[in-house]
Amino acid sequence: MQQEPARRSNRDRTEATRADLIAAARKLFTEKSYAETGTPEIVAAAGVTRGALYHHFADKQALFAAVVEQEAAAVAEEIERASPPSLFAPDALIAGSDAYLAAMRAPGRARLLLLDGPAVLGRAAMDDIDNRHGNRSLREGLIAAMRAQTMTRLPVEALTALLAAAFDRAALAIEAGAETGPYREVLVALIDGLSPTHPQAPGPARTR
Amino acid sequence: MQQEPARRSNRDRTEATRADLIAAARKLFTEKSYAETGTPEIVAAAGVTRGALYHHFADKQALFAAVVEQEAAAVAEEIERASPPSLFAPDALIAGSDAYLAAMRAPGRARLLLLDGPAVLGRAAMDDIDNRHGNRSLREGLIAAMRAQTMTRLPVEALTALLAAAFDRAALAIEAGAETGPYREVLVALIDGLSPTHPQAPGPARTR
DNA sequence: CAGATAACATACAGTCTGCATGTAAATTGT
DNA sequence: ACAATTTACATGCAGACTGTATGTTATCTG
Repeated sequence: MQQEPARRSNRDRTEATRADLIAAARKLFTEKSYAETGTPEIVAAAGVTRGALYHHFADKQALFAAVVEQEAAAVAEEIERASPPSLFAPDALIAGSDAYLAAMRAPGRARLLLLDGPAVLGRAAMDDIDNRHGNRSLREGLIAAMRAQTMTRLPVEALTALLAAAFDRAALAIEAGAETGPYREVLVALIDGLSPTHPQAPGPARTR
Repeated sequence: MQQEPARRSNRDRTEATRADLIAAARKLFTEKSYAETGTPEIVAAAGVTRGALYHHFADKQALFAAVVEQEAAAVAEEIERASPPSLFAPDALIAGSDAYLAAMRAPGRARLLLLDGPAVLGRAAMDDIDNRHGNRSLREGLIAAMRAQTMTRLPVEALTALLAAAFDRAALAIEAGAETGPYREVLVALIDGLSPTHPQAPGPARTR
């Protein structure tokens, strides 16, 4: 009947506790919001004490950052799964955006990644996270399309950021109850509009 | 030598106190952030007590909402001032977006309106505010362009929201130190791309 | 197996928010 | 013009939360 204390290595303990904390925080941060979720509630859900939290994370923000990181990775993975490596460029972009909108329908995920994330961690930190995960495939898709002359040549960083922003807003609108159709239509139109079909403003880049 | 207590009407007192609170809050919310600004600090800067704050505003959020409302109105006014009522449609859009980017360079304004605002008040409330102020001229410009056949016919709400999102992200990037040029170029390209020059997918609207 | 270190738990200080209560000024009714 | 009422505040209080300091137990190292 001896309930062995299950001699676990320190690495295992840390890993398990961190995972528990992140999972509990993720659940609460997606159900409510960052501001409305207190650390007492998180540690209760994770089955530890606040001491453990502040041992593994510098502060509440750091735990939040870990959750955001994980969710961003999850979104990126869902996209890459749905959008096989190399469809032909324009189709890949459309497929990717559909996959993104689908991935963003996970309850609370849009608020976490698109509202609380930027506000709590700052846009710069979010850009960093996005560039390591989600935006990567978008930017590569855009570069591929530009190489294939399927798309007007434009500053890549700015184009990636602004298209991603449009995707994000669409995801928020859809989670808020809007129909997918119109937003998808506009997104497609914006992407299609970047085809170099018409000789719009062929001159050198304007200053200012 | 009688320092008259300056018999002021209640309406004047309320108006003055509310204005003081909003001004002090605006200053602090733009210098720091919503979360980092406490009500004790706000009322100290405004020269009143927390009692006055909670008499005039339901809570900290309500004060914040008043600040956001005022800033959104200021932005809208700067845009309408810079973009004379009716240039011809496409030019008006470009002029308007330039004015928007310029207005958004007021220190801290981008974070207030584009990061803290949505996170604290929610996207729905921010959409409401935007539709009453800034987005109005954008939407009207888009409708005008579509009427003049200068622009592909698209769902107006979605198009307005997604273009506004792109503008917002550009404003944030610029405030974060990015150069204006590339972002402006991409914005122009996105707008130009909506010209109905090429017969892209003339069929009936896709479902889903 | 002893000392050091890591993984927690517990206790505490400081701060904040929202409300309840108290007071002075203004408004209203007569 | 004066009493009653309402409005505009100020003060004080309760609860909650965050971050840290300190204490304890488990693991690792030599």
